[in-house]
Amino acid sequence: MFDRSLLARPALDVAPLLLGARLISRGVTVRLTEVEAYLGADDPGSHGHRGKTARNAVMFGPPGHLYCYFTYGMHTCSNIVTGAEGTSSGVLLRAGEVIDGVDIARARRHTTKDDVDLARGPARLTVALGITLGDNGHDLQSGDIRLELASSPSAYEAGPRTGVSGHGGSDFFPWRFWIPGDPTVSPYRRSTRRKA
DNA sequence: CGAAGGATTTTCT
DNA sequence: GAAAATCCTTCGT
Repeated sequence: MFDRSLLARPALDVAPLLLGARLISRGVTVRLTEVEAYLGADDPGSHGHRGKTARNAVMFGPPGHLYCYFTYGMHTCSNIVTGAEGTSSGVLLRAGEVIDGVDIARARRHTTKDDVDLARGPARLTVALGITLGDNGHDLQSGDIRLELASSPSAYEAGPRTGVSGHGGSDFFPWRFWIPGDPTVSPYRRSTRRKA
C-alpha cells in the first residue's frame, strides 16, 4: 500500500520516491534501481506530447496505475502513472533488482545467463514481473500487481535520458534517476548508446 | 569490454 | 509508410 497523493505530483518529483520502492507481481518482487520521468505535454519524447490517443489514455488518468505499451515489434515496457488526473506524466521503470521469486523470474526469461540481468532494462523488467499488455491500466493498490514505496528515501543520482530520439538536440534535461553503485545500473551508464 | 546491426508489430501521420 | 521510451547476438580490440 502507498499514499496515492504522493504520486499525484509531477513526474520529476515522484521519480526519486520510486527508487528503492518494491513492485510485487505474481510471485516476483523487484526493487527499483533506475527510473525515468516523462512529463507529457512539455516533453517531446513523451507519448503524451501529441495529445491523448487510444494507446496513452491511461497516462491521462489517475496516478498509481500501470501504463503498459508495446514497442519495437517485440517488447513491452511498463510505467507508473503520476501527476494529477488529466495530465499525461508518468515514470518509466528502467531497471530493478529481483529480490524475491528469482526462480520464477529466471523461468520467464530463460535467455538470461546472469541474475543481475533479470530486470535490467524496461522490457526485461516487464517480462520478469510477468506483466503483459493486458495489465494496462491496472491499479497498483489492489489485485495481482502492487507497489510498495520505500520506508525511507533512497540516495540517488540524476542524468540525461537515453534511448529517446525525439529530443531535438538542444533541450536536454536530467530526467533519468538511479541508485548509485547498484550493479543493475552501472553497466547502463557506460555503454549507453544514444541515437545520433 | 565496447560497438554495431538485425529482429518484428503497433501506432500515428 | 515511417518511426518507435528495446534486446540479443556477433564481431572487433
